Amino acid sequence: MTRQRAGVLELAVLGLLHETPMHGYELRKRLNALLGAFRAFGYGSLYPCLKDLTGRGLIAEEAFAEPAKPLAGRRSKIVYRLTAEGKEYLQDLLSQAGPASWEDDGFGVRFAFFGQTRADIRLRILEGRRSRLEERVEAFRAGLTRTRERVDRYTLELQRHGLESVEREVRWLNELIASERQAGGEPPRQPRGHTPDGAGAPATRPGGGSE
Amino acid sequence: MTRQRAGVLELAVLGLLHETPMHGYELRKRLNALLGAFRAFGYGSLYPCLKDLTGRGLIAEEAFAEPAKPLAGRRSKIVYRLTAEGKEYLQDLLSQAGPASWEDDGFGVRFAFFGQTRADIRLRILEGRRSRLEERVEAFRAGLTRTRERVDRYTLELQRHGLESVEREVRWLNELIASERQAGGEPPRQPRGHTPDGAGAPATRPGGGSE
DNA sequence: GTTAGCATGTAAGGAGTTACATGATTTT
DNA sequence: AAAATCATGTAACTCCTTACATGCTAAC
Repeated sequence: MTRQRAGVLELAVLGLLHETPMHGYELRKRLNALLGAFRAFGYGSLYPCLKDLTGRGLIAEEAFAEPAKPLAGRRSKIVYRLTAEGKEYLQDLLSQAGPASWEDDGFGVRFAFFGQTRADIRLRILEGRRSRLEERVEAFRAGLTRTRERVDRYTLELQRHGLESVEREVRWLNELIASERQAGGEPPRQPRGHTPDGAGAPATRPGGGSE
Repeated sequence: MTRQRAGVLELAVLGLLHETPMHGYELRKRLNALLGAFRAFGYGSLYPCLKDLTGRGLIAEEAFAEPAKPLAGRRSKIVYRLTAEGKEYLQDLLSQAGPASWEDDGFGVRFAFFGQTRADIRLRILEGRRSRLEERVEAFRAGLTRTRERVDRYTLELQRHGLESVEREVRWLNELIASERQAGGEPPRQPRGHTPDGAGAPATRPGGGSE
C-alpha cells in the first residue's frame, strides 16, 4: 500500500468522477457544492489538475455520446471518466488513515467520501481527527492558564470562539463515532433505490439543532 | 494608501512584534497560541519570513540587553523589533478592509488585531465577512433545493454540519456587529456578560469552516 | 547520561491562486 | 443585441510546507 499523497483537489476530483463521469465545468460546481463550506476551487486550479490526472492515466476523456450535436467546429465538452488505474488509485487513497486524512485540509473531503470507505478506516479517521482536536483544546487551555500575557478583548474573544468551535466539532465527532460503533462495522450500504433512513444515520439529533 | 498584500504570517508577525519585541522561538509560540484554532506555523515558515521582513527594513534585530549571559560563542537569541517603517506598514495593513481581511484565511489574524484597528474598519470587516458567509449559505440552500443529485448520508451530514457552522458564525458576527454599533465608535470596552451562544466556524474545515 | 525543550536556520518544492484570454450558447 | 452563463484553458506567481541540519541547556 504505497503511501500516496494527494492534494484535496485531486482526491475530490477522483471521488466525484467515481460516482459519474463529468466535464470540468460541472465538476467544479459539484465540487463547490460539496465542499462549499470549507473551500472553493477555481478553474485555474481544476483544469490543470484534470490535465495532470489525464497525463497520469488516472482519468480519461470519454468517447462522448452526446446525443444531439456532434456538429462542426464546436468546442465540445470534454467529459472525463475514471480509468481502471484511477479506480485502483482512488481505492488506495480511500483506504489510508493518516494525518492527511484528519488534518484540517484533508478531513472534509475525506469525510465526503466515507460512503466508499471501509468501516474500520472511517473509525480511525474520525478518532484521529478527534484526538487532533483534543490536542488543540489542551494546548489552548495551557495557554489560557498562564495568562500572564495581557490579552485584549478581541484576542480573547477570538480564542473563546475558536475554542468553542473546536469543542463543538469534538462533540459532533463523538456522535459520529458512537453511531459508527453502534452500526458495528456493517457496510454503509444504500443500494440506490432509497435509503430507509433511520438505521445508522449519524449525528442529526431529532430535537436539538444546536447546542 | 498603497493597497498592500501580505500573507497571514507576515501580518501576524508584525502585529505581535508591535506589542513587544521577541525572538523567533517565542514568536512562534505566541503565534500558535493566538491562531491555534485556525492554523499553525512551523519554523520553516517563520524564519524565512523574519529574514524577509528584515531585508525589507520592517523589522530589525534589537541591540540586545540580555542581562545575564553575553558569554562566549553561545548562539544567542535574536530579538526582533518593529522599525518605524514597519509600524507604518502595519498601520497601513490594518487600515484596509478588503476581501483579504474577510476571507477565511485572513479573517482570523485580522480580527486578532482589532485592538489596533479603527472602529469603522472593524465594522466593515465584520460586515464583509458576514455577507461573505451569507453568500455561502445561499449557495448552499440553492444546492440543496435542486437535490436531483442523490447524495449519500455522509455527504449530507457533512453539508449539514458545514451549514450549521457557518450559520453559527453568522450569529456570532451579528452579536459582534451589534456590540460595535452600540459602542458607536467608542474605544473598545469589555462587552457585557458575553455571548452564551456564539461560535461559528472561522476557518477551513468542518468544525471550522473555510473556503 | 539521556530525553525534552530551547533556539535558529536552509533547500526544495507542492498545492493551489490570480489574472488573463477566448469563444459558444442561452436568456432577457 | 446585450447580458448572463456555459465552457476551457495558460503563465506567472505566492505563500507556505516538508525534510533536513545544528547545537545548547535544563530536567529527570
